[in-house]
Amino acid sequence: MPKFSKPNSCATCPYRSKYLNTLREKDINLIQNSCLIVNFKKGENISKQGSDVTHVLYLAKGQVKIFLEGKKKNIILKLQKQGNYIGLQSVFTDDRYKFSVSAIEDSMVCMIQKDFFVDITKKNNDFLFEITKNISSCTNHVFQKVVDFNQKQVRGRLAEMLLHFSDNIYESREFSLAITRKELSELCSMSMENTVRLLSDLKKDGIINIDGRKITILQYEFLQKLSEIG
Amino acid sequence: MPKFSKPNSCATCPYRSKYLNTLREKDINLIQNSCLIVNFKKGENISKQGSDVTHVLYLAKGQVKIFLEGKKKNIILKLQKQGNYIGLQSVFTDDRYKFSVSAIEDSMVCMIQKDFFVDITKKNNDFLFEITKNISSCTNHVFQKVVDFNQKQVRGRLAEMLLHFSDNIYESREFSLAITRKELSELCSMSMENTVRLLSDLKKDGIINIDGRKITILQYEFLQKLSEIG
DNA sequence: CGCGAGCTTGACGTTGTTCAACTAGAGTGG
DNA sequence: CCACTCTAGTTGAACAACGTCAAGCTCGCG
Repeated sequence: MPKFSKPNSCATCPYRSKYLNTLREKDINLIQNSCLIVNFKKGENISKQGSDVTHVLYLAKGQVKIFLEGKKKNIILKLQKQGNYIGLQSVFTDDRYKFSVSAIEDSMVCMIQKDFFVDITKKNNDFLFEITKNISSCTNHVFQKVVDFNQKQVRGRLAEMLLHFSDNIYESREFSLAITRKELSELCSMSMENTVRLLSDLKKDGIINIDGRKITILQYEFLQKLSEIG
Repeated sequence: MPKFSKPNSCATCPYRSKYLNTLREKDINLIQNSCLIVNFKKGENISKQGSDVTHVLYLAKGQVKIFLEGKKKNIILKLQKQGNYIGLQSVFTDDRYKFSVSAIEDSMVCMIQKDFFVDITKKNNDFLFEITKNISSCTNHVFQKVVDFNQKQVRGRLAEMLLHFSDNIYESREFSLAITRKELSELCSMSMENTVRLLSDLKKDGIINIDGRKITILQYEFLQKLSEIG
């Protein structure tokens, strides 16, 4: 698979965003023409905090992490599954990304020229409305993150993340993490050593089972309690 | 001043949002008709986390705090100055507020019926575009909050907040806080005792001066350094 | 004058990070 | 095929940061 390519047909693409349903063929074609498909290998950087926002990113296939780079450590804000735009709020504000994105699985990303995209939102209110809802729910998500990071202790944050994997990301009580322990710790905003230690404890107590990166949740309700208490 | 009233004329109101410039008189009148002006005394609750989002809030006059209520402690996400909509992202997502708002000065709030407001955004692309930019920049702001809370230690967070007061809120190196020490600590996400202690230290070292709630920044550059280091 | 809210300071305990040492597995080159 | 190295993961111990508790202070107000 070549790294760069032009899309054949956004109109019939199985990975296309559902937001395109609000657009006429003419505008879908505009997007198609201003779009470049880029394939990223697991681990590769897709967008870098501080760089210019010249394109809108749409994750057609794969999985990525959206993270904030700090001096000492990074914070992973969320893992993004395929079928979603990434960091749309950057399109409507500054010209610099406030975050970095990289692939945690092999991923296919559509890069749409920002100016074309913005033009289309200006001409299609329904499209813009969907975008706005998307950004809004992202905002709410980050609000929640702020609460969790500040109110809950490490134990509760880790428990919550495990539940999140089970409920939202992998949709199963047994799953194989695409991320390292270090990345897991950045998701929960704690030290890597602490993550390992807490996972070990949970295993010892029979709450979960661990086999490398494969995790099985044995006592779901107990994790819920841990997550609530903090 | 009565607590509730109907607006006389949004079209000529000196406190009106600049976003109204994108609307025709007809739609401004629609907003006016679906709007109720409510006056809040300092300390009063304007909106409560978890309650239904039935209205859009516009802070015409005064100053409010937007905060998240946790079990143990609250976190103040930001202080909002007059001339801004509050928590617009709630209008486009869930039916429940994800945050609380209360007045830290006597405030005048326009409460616009949500459904009318949404209708108007659906018919006026320019208006929605401004709203989207607003929500986007709010998202970016909270991203930054997440970084600061997690990367910086208490010292750096407090220093940053003092600079924020000086640069953005009061626009002077000498200002009189409208908030208590406890609220300041909730803004920086630390214990009240720690806030007091650190302020005292800064005073001892001649970085700032304190007289009750009046704070004077003496060594601006030093605070910048503190804020950067974390 | 006395009460209460907001503020201040010191002593102490908890949480979580850092440092350091060690293990297991995967990839590499002789 | 075996040593070598590199990365990811694991565990223990020491330490720092910060929160909590307790006590006392100050000022405004009834």
